[in-house]
Amino acid sequence: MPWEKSFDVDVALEKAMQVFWSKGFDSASMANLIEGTGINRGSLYNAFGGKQALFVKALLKYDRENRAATLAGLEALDEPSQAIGNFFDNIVASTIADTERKGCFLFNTVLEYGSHNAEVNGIIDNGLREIEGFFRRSIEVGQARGDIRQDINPESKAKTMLALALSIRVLGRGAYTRAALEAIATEAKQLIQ
Amino acid sequence: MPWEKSFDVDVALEKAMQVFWSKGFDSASMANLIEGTGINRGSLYNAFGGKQALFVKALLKYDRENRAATLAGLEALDEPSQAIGNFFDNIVASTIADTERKGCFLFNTVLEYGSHNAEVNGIIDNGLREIEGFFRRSIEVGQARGDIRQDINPESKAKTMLALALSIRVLGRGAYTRAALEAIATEAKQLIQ
DNA sequence: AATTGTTTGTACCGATTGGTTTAGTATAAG
DNA sequence: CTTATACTAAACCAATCGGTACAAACAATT
Repeated sequence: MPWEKSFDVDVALEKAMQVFWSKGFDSASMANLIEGTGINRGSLYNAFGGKQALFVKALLKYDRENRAATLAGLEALDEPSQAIGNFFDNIVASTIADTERKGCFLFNTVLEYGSHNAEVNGIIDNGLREIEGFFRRSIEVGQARGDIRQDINPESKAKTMLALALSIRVLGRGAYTRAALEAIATEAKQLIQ
Repeated sequence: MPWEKSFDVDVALEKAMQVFWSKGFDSASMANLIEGTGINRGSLYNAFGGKQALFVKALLKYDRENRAATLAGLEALDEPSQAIGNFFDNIVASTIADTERKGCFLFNTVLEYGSHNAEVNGIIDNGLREIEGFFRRSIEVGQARGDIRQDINPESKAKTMLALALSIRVLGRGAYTRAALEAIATEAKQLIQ
């Protein structure tokens, strides 16, 4: 009978994700993806299908391993307002550490919202909803404990926090300095004060 | 002697701007630009140079006629806090009215910050600085008049407002509903309360 | 009518795009 | 050894990319 697959599909997907992440869907060519993954052209098509299918798999992987994992870690914290504070500390730290200026794969893809298929839009919708939900739940729990003022609207505050998170990562790709990003993060944290 | 130019260069540039605006630099092909402007291939190269040069001229035109003109109108208002309020009312209204979901040409280009030349980056830097300056000056004037609280930091508040404006236009390209955008705009206005 | 320079349409350039196919090779199980 | 499978390398496909070249049509001045 045949042999087992000789290259690690998940490792290849990880590398493909990095290519899409740093270049975006359109600018990433199959040649880039072949070079980035290190596997053969035919093998890549055989294992993942075409460019679009590979992009979906890469975005799903990012959503699962970065977005979802990060939120799960933060939501496990006892203190809701600290979870929110950590979120913004993390996002600024990630942006500063991101010397390649790739930004956030999910947020980058929001900008391409119109140019993708329904499946990609669904991943984006779900990801944004989850981030917003994290903020909203954190605020609600904080309010229930009396740590956060009752007169703030969890829904709109959560949307505003998501908006600021998005901008931090977008502006952090070159337009804004570290100090400016930190100023925005500080303002974001003060939204629940 | 020869004749005068038979097509209006500025009209053609306006149309080219629309193409770049709705598709972005990479996705806009020369074929799109030729079709969009309605002028001949050779004439386009003769009048504007290559694709990159045309993009710079289009972005400059947008920055002058949209970004700068809008800010000048708002800054002429007597009431600073109303100017800020109008800014966010306008940006939400523009986003809702934008059925093609083109977003803001300037903000869209921020996302491509790394992939352009220094001239484009300069236009972006200047545009963002001007928007931020509008917010900062409005806050400072309001504070001088006693209409806005003294304990808020004009610098960081202005950066936060720019961040929210950017997100409204980005999320307005499909990911967020009108109600969500209005919620963010409301929160933005409340930053100076 | 001759001249001058702009327009247009089209052909063309080399390079690259996403994607397919083919030939050959390596590795396993029977 | 045969057979079945998965790999690699490369050729190959039609289409498109940004950009150039060129001849013909055109309009205004002399």
